[in-house]
Amino acid sequence: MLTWARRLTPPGGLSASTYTTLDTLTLAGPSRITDLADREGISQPGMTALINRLETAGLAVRTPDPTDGRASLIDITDRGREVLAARRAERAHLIAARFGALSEPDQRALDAALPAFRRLTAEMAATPDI
Amino acid sequence: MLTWARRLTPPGGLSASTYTTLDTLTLAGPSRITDLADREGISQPGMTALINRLETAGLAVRTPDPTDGRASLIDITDRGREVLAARRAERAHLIAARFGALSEPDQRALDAALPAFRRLTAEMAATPDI
DNA sequence: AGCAACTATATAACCAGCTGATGGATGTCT
DNA sequence: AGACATCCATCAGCTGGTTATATAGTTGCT
Repeated sequence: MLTWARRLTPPGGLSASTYTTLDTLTLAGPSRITDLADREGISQPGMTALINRLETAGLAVRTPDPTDGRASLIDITDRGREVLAARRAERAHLIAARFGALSEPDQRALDAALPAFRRLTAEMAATPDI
Repeated sequence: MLTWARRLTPPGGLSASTYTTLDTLTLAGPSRITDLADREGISQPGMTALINRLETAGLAVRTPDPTDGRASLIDITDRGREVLAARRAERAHLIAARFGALSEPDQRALDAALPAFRRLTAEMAATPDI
């Protein structure tokens, strides 16, 4: 039933949250671990581990925050941007193939709903009151 | 970014795949472990473990397949149906709250796209060619 | 300046949920 | 009957998360 989501997360690649964290980094620029953890809805230790993974994979870097000795700023590397773009293209390709098989009206309906869907999910991500 | 999905899977409850497996059971009736694994896109040992969890939680039962001594048929229990319904209601409530905050046109657009979205995801779940 | 309280990150120990490899029991085909 | 295929369970190992706690740095008050 939610199998379609699994199809978009092929094994051996980036996990869902590493992917979305890289995405956040491109949007928000260098960010603190705590901020990233909040944005992704995982714990701070969880985000620390995630960043460790990204860093050893060469997809992100930690630099000390010049204004706060406790914090470090995480940024995406060029390689990270490449991987992110490749992954995005791959997913787009997977979806496009199925999308093209739909009827014209179905395609139009989905297209028309996309902005609304974005607003809905943004709303949901923003309000943590389970 | 995909944080909204995490919001729909509160901790301490059913995991995403246990939930969808229960759902599949209500739709398909008593099923073999192998079939369920295929449908959910996880491995057979993974599904065995999942069914163990459901069974010890009293949400599903294993009965030997009368026509095949190797196989067992998994079925959802009444309690399973209750839990599934409760979970579904909870998710519906979460979504409805955010949905209601959207503009009228946004709501109409999402509503109109729902059948198309269902067809798209069904298509994606059915084709495993990563 | 000095100290208490707070904050940012890291570490440790643990758990859930998956994977591939393998084996035993049963079914099927010739 | 024998060879092969299929169904499921078990095992060891991995990934990605959790909570509790420690460490280092910052801030505010006196």
